[in-house]
Amino acid sequence: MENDRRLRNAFETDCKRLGWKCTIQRFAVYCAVQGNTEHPSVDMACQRVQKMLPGISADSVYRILNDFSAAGLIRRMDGLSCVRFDCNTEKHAHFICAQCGKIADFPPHTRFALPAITESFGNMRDIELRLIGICHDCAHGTHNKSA
Amino acid sequence: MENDRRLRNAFETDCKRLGWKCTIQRFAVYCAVQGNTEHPSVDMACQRVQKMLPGISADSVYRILNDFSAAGLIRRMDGLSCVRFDCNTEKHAHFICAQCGKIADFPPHTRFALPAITESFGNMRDIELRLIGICHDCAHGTHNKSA
DNA sequence: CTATTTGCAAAACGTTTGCCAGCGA
DNA sequence: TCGCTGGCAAACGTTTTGCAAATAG
Repeated sequence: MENDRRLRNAFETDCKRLGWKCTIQRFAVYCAVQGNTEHPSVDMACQRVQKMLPGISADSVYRILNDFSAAGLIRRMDGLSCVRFDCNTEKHAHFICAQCGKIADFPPHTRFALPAITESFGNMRDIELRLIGICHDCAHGTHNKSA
Repeated sequence: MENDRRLRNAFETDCKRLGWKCTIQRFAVYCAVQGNTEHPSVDMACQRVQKMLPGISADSVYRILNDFSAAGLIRRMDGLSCVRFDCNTEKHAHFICAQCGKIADFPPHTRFALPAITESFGNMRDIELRLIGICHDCAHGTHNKSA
């Protein structure tokens, strides 16, 4: 297809720019993430990729996805990779530092004016809002202690 | 101290209400989370608890923290326990379903009116906003497929 | 032909579970 | 005394790493 050729060209351009070899494995992952809106886990991505390239190993998908994100082609969503406990059971929003992992509370009754489109996704009443940013300590390099 | 006695009483009341035995391990964890605002990981909690009760095992802290959260004394913050990749590198907010894990995108330039206090925590310019809720599919039990 | 990259296997990491001894009521 | 609980160890799932063989340029 016309579209396949365009994708292949884009892929080769990206590889050249990044000093990478154009392997079929990389291309398969490249195809799998193009226009993909499901925010795949490695597992999800594997399933897609293996439809195109049945022999590819999950390890390679891992590695390639991480390479892609390091190169800025896609974005890793980390930010809460281990379980944390909130000792305050009252509903409140959180500020989470993407760098040091510090979690700070918004006062319980802070009002957030969420856009109307929020309702189209689901119900926010029960759960929480997380603002992922960079805390002042990380921004200024003035860390006493990473918490 | 006066304060210790109050805490001990609160602990015993909670245990009685929940049908739990009052063990020193539970009490140590109970003390460690009271008024704790650091949103501890199990590791952080362990360090605090082991200052009070050096012999306690990490497994017990795990178990007790999970029991506490099941009982509503504290709150577990999960919601993104494995790595996910976002194939759209443009900055945008996410709606994440706390039940099925589905992640949906807000349109890239959606405006969020964040309260002024946000600035006191850090810089939100580079990073993202996550709204953790329950998606319509989960709310109505009309799931085609968990994504 | 060479350096990169893959696939395999095993390590690492955080979390959970099964089991028996020991403690609280 | 009885049964709940804690500690140990091993299982578990996900992610990362080391290495030899395969492959792109």
